[in-house]
Order: sequence, then structure tokens, then C-alpha cells
Amino acid sequence: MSQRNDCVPDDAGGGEACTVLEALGRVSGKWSIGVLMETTRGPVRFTELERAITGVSRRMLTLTLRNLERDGLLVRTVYPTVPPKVEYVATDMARELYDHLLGLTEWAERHRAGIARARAVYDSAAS
Amino acid sequence: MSQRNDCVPDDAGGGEACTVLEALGRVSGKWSIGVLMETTRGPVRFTELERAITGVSRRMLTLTLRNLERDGLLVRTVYPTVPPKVEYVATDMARELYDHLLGLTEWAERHRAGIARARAVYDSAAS
DNA sequence: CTGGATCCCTTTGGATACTG
DNA sequence: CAGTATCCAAAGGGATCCAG
Repeated sequence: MSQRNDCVPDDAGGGEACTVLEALGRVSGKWSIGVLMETTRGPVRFTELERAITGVSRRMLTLTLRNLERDGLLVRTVYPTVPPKVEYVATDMARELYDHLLGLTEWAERHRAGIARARAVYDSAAS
Repeated sequence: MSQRNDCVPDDAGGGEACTVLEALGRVSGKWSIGVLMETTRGPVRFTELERAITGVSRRMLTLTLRNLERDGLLVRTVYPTVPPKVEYVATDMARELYDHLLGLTEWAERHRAGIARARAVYDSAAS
């Protein structure tokens, strides 16, 4: 969840690796993507997220939400009612990011079989 | 470096989050991106990678290379000379993945300032 | 030159109980 | 409802030494 901005000028290929890491840093952690997915469709409440994202704990959901909010990817709205009501929704910036992630999804689907095959070959290599 | 295939059917938004994680899983870890960058430009030797990727240790470089090779993103060629010579080069599949990552790079550059601002605001919020 | 093996510290993340 | 606090286990990753 922390950022690796140990991005020294690097070298060949330069700061590009650094910049990619910068983007990936926003969605690092097991749950960021899921939160992004849910909040991209419209405002969602904490409990809804907790139910929608299978396996997430309260703690991790909170941490993930805070990080995304801090980076300006999420807007948190508190309704001072009782009981409390808090809604999270993705910003435009986050939606753009999500679009790029969809590109990755497409790649993963297209190559899922190939990767599985590569692994089988690699693992069966009597090394 | 391990894969999170605890991708239960999930739910709303479905297996999509899972599929993205599948893609991100290939480039997880601090060094995969750097390796991908270098090997995309052509065959590279172990020592060249070690020098090109600032800060990587021998151990982590080896682990990263093994994982990428296992997933079919890298081809490892051993020349049985003495001293040994080993070359790594990205596969077409890896190049495609890298193209998608460039999309993320573009996003990161475009929003770098906005994110920094969002953080400053968030952090200065006397909470 | 190209790694493998080991040790150890740091970070991540899960479980659970408590609170305004 | 929407978190916070605490404790603890597992994974990631660095340092170092050894070997073909």
C-alpha cells in the first residue's frame, strides 16, 4: 500500500519503469481493483462494499478506501445522520485508470490459456 | 510474486477484478516491470540486467526472471560456453502486455500533478 | 558469469474486539 | 453503520555466502 518512490533516475529505459510503478502503486494491494470496480458504477456505501468484495476484512477495506481517497481516486461523502451513512464514488481520474485496467483484463483473457500452457511446460521440465 | 487465484466467482462486477489481478500478478513485485522493459528491446544478459535495473539484488533478479519465464513472458537461452552466457528476451505476449503498461504510464504522467495535489489536500486536512 | 541456499528483517494483510 | 485498535501470521525482499 506504500509507494515505492525510490525511483532514482534509473538508467536505460529510464524513469519509465518508475512511472509505471507510480500508476500500479495506486492499485496495489489485493482490494483496490475491486473497490475501483464497485465505485465506478456509482456511489456505494461501506457495508455494500464489504459485501460486494468477497473476502475483504473491515480493516483492509478501510485502508484501501483511505489510500484511494488520498490519491484523489475516490470521493468520500459523509451524511451526518444517525445511523451514519458514508458513500464512496470514483472520480473521473479513477475511471480513466479503470479503462486502462480493462485493457489489461482483455490481455489476461486472451492469453490465459497460453500462460497456463507455459506454466505446465515449465513445471514439468524435470529440472 | 505468488498468484492470488483465490478468485472465487466473486459477485457484482464479477470475475473481472479477478482477471485484472491475473494480469497484474505477472508483473507483481518490484522488479518485473524493469525486466520487461529491458528484455523488450532485445536479448539481454544476466549481468546487463543487474546493472540496468538499479537496486535489484541477484536473488530478486533471479526470482523475477524465473517467474516471468514460467509464465511464458520471457525466453531464457543458455549458451554452453565458459564462462556461461545466458540471454533473456521478452516474448510477443510480453510485448503486448508491455504496450498496455505504457497506457498506464501515460495515465500516470497525465495525472501526476493532480494526484500530488490531492495528497497535499488530504494530508493537510486537520483530521 | 550465472545463479542457488540461507538467514533475517520489513511489510502486508487477516481476525477480532471495541466505539461514536 | 462505519469505522478504529490490537495482535499475529505470512509473504516480500535484502545481505551474504557458496557453487558449477
